[in-house]
Amino acid sequence: MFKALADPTRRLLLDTLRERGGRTLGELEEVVVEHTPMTRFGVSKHLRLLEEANLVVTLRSGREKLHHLNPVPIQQVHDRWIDKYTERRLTALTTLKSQLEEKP
Amino acid sequence: MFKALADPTRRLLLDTLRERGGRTLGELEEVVVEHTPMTRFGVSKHLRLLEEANLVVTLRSGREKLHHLNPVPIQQVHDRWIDKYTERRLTALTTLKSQLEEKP
DNA sequence: TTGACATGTGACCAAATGGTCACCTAACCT
DNA sequence: AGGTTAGGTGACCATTTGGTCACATGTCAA
Repeated sequence: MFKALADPTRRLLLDTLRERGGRTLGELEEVVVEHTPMTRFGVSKHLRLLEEANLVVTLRSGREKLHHLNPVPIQQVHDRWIDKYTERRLTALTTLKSQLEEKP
Repeated sequence: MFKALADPTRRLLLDTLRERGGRTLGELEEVVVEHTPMTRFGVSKHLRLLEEANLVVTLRSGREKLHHLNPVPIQQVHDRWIDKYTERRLTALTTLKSQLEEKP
């Protein structure tokens, strides 16, 4: 799941699907090719990884395969390392760092 | 930044630093070695990646280097793909998928 | 049924990544 | 000064990953 997020092409696919879901492989290939040179097969492989990571949900309709973004795993990543008090602690740390290091 | 999250050892380091910050390389090495066989050098490399990804902030104190978790980039990942209406849309999609595919 | 269209699979190659080691610098403590 | 401790660097190797291609499957439409 984390590895699925680690590739720029896959993040582009997620961005595209966030904008509008229900796209076919062909449509997604067009979008990717605008940004980087890649064949249909490459896009297909990336989509399979995103599916396995449960970041993309698919729905077959005849010979077409419609892809949709699944935001739940990303929410889980967020919840793993963020709590509502963390941001305040970070601010305190930054201040401390400045105080301790700005004297050469 | 995304690649930094793609490795289990680095996620373990983030988890450890979330629990308590201000740890030295030596402390972190101990924690990692409990879970997986790795030398100090391996841990050091992973920490460097986390620093470059801005997921870990360091603070030198004498010959020690204290590591802290920086949650801001993770917050940004969350904000990139999640909006407050997305969750509801996902529920609708799941229902649709069931309706359309559960007839063989 | 015949052909065109949308997608999937397995083999294969080049490049990036994870990990270790030998060696090095710098700080603390008698 | 000398020894010990904390950490860093560059070379190197094994494995994984990104990408393509030849080929195969299944679906629509005439």
